Amino acid sequence: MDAFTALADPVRRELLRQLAAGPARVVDMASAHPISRPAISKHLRALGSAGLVVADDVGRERHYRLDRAGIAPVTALLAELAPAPPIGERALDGLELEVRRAGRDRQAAEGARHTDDTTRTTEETA
Amino acid sequence: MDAFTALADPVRRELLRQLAAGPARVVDMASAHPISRPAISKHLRALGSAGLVVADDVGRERHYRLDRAGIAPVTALLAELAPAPPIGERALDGLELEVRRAGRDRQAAEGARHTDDTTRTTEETA
DNA sequence: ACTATTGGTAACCCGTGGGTTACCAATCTG
DNA sequence: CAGATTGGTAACCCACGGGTTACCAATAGT
Repeated sequence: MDAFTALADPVRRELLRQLAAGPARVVDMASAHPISRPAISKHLRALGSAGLVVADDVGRERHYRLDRAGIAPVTALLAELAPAPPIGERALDGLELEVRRAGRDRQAAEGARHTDDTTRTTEETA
Repeated sequence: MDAFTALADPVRRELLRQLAAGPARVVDMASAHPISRPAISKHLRALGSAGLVVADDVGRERHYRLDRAGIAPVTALLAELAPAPPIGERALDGLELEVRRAGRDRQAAEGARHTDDTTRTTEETA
């Protein structure tokens, strides 16, 4: 499971917040939530497969702790979405759209898996 | 829909990346993905309800653009999970672990809702 | 006025994910 | 050893989300 899917569940987010305060056992986390322990166990497995938590087996107990490396994909996406362009982004909004409009057919021809462009060629070109 | 659920879908993440490069129309986004246009439309509605995108109606076209304010809950969660000390975070990575290690039992005693610490006291200390 | 383009909605299918109960293995404790 | 605690797994149920096709409204072009 990827980190984004893992973070989509409010219970899992709460578990992560709980683990951010320090390692915890399954029963501890289960007692802090209204759902059953198997449900918690499943959530922890999901978080583990997403690389967000790791578990240390200590006797019969299992100590889960946060693995902060797992959030890397999220920070990466945020970085993609919040780019800091040297020039004012707002000033280019209209211009960008103009560029798209001008090169529309070219982009479609090379990038997309459009079925046919015959319908499109009739549209602009002028 | 909350931002986390919105970000859980790879198609929606791709749409956001696309919009990060500038506003786009629905047909443009649909042509860039292998799924149908109604599916794209649904995704955009989801992104809108999550506050991640906004739409400007221009004639018969609808120009979607990124709304960066919508990612606030995500950055907030990341902040919760990765407590950011005012000093360089990177420089403290190892130190943090040391601090955690040193104060582990204290944190567990005050922070967690452990039922009884008798079992725990036997475990470590050594 | 006619036609094409854009895009939203409705109805529907189906896979998946989150929840439950029941059960079992393994480890501490008395 | 007997019993209790911890925690994972299995089987199952059901709601929801993402996909499709079909249809419709509205605007732009000719």
